[in-house]
Amino acid sequence: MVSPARVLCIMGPTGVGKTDLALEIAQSLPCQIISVDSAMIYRGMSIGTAKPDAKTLAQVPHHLIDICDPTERYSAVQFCQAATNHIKNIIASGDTPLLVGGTMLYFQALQKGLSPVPPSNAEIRAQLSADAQVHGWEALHRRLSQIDPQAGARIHPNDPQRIQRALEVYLIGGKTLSQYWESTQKVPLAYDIVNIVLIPQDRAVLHQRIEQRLQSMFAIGFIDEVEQLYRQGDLNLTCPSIRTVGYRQIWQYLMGECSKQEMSDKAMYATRQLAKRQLTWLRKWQRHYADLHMIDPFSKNLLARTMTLL
RNA sequence: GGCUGGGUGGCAGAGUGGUUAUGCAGCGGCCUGCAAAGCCGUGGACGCCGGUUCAAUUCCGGCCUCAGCCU
Repeated sequence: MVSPARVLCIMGPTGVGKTDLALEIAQSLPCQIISVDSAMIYRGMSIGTAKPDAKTLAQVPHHLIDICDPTERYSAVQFCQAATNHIKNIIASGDTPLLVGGTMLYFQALQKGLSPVPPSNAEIRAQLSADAQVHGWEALHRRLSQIDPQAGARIHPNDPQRIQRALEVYLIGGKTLSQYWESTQKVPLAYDIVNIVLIPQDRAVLHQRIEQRLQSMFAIGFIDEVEQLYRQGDLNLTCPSIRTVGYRQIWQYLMGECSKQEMSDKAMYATRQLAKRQLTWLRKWQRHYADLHMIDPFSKNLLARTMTLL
């Protein structure tokens, strides 16, 4: 009797030690790590993303790290395709896939599926942004409400990102986003999945760790790392890579928009807020699916408690 | 010791004799091809004591306290 192929996932807010736990698991279980992280995909962004160091990367096979240039854009669908491929290959090789990260949209898209909707189109987006410049996003939202009342009701008039996406989909295929959602089905991932979630009992402890980690990032050259990207000349604050927590604030500091202290504070706030959003997402996930094993990352015997779940 | 200016929510910072800004942080939530993104919502205050007043955070007096100046 062969047990069905299993996929292990470690999720949790930033700064709880997901990477460390994954590496410990990898010591006693033959596995390969797939990063589920929208920032670690970028080359040249290592300190601020708390990427595992070169030695670690060499020790345990890692995937989906350093796969993009910071000028590039990436998407949840690209992630799903790549991750699915890696999972298949890892299982075929006899190892266990260990997905580790904090990008909840990626986890959700991978495990629960996405509706097949036309991909993004740079030209149409540019056109919509130009329209918004002239008429304002409220006007585009009104337009959306006319062609797709459901989406119009669901999407807030102040949410340009989603207004743009909904209109884009319609302009590409002539079908509204709501129609796509209704007429298609999401396909969940076809493996046994074990979701281990690191959620701290005490948020104050997490905040402390976040602050400490940020300070040590500064100490080992975070600002220099961003300055290199800054000097490249082909990046700016509209790039997803540069909008990332920490990078964005340092970028603004380099542009002279704030003092070093202000930058540091803002970076810390942004990190806390990221952690909060991740926790919100996890709570909701658990309400809906109840398929998460929650563990306090700061408890004793973390590894032992985790191993009992595997 | 004297003079002057202040003491407002975790912080910054307006203002008013009655209906008590705002920003940041915090907290809760949303999330279907940018997601470490984008967006929504939200409690909480007027240094202390007394007086005037129908009513005081706002006016008056005293006290405490902080900053600056003077002797």
